[in-house]
Amino acid sequence: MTTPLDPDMFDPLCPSSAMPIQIGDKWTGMVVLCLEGGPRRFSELKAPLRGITPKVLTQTLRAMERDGLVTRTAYDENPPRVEYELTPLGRSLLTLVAAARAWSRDHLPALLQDREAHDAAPVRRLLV
Amino acid sequence: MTTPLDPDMFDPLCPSSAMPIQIGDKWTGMVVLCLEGGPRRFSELKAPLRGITPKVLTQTLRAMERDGLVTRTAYDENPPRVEYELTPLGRSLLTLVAAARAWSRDHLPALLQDREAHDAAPVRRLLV
DNA sequence: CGGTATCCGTGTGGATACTG
DNA sequence: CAGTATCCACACGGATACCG
Repeated sequence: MTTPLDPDMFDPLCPSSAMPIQIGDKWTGMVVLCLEGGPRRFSELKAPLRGITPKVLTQTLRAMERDGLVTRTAYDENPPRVEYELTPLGRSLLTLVAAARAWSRDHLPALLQDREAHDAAPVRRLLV
Repeated sequence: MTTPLDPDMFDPLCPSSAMPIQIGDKWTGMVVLCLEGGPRRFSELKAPLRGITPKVLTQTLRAMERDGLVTRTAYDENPPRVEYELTPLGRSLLTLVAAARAWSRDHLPALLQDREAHDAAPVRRLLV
């Protein structure tokens, strides 16, 4: 049903750290996006979240579970299978994520330009 | 022109730290709200931002200035007067802040309820 | 008034290795 | 496969004091 997640869905060069908006902790927003299309396994999530360690992914998911944003379902199989899925509450964050992404699309370039200009010319203006 | 900022405009008991959305760093979102109505002086901003130290407020404002979100205007008077004002780019964050606040109004209670329930009953369900 | 300077505690998240 | 267990580094922000 659900197609595999694109391993490159998050550009490592994307200056998202500059975004003046953040959903939850560092990885939460990306996890929400990964789960948009339906339930995902632990290692499915790990793939596009380049460089995340198992420990941190677990932390992130546990925190989200605690807040009722995702459900965790463990199937007693071999090999083990665990699936994470957005709750309705978690889904309600999607509109917010979309708003943040829209803002970034529309305004982040200007912000980065301002930052670069400010860094290049640290000219303090003393005015009237 | 502009009326003084309400010193209680931010409820210290508000569980905003639980909000899964944040604008910039810790104080940035609140600064944006404080500047919504027009330019404000340093100490005007400090009042409603309960407990912020001058150092941190300066850091916050400098970072926002660097990103082109606010302008800083120093008037050579005695006593000194410095005013901070939102740029159009900074104003563009207002819609995002509004979206975040709307989400909180609609969904934060549910999140807090889930969190409390999860903390109260740390029952791990092992399922089929 | 509008900051700086200095010091410091905490926590988030990363590195690495190991396990049911 | 889906985690745990340790250890650790750094950045953020707070406390306190002082200055032009």
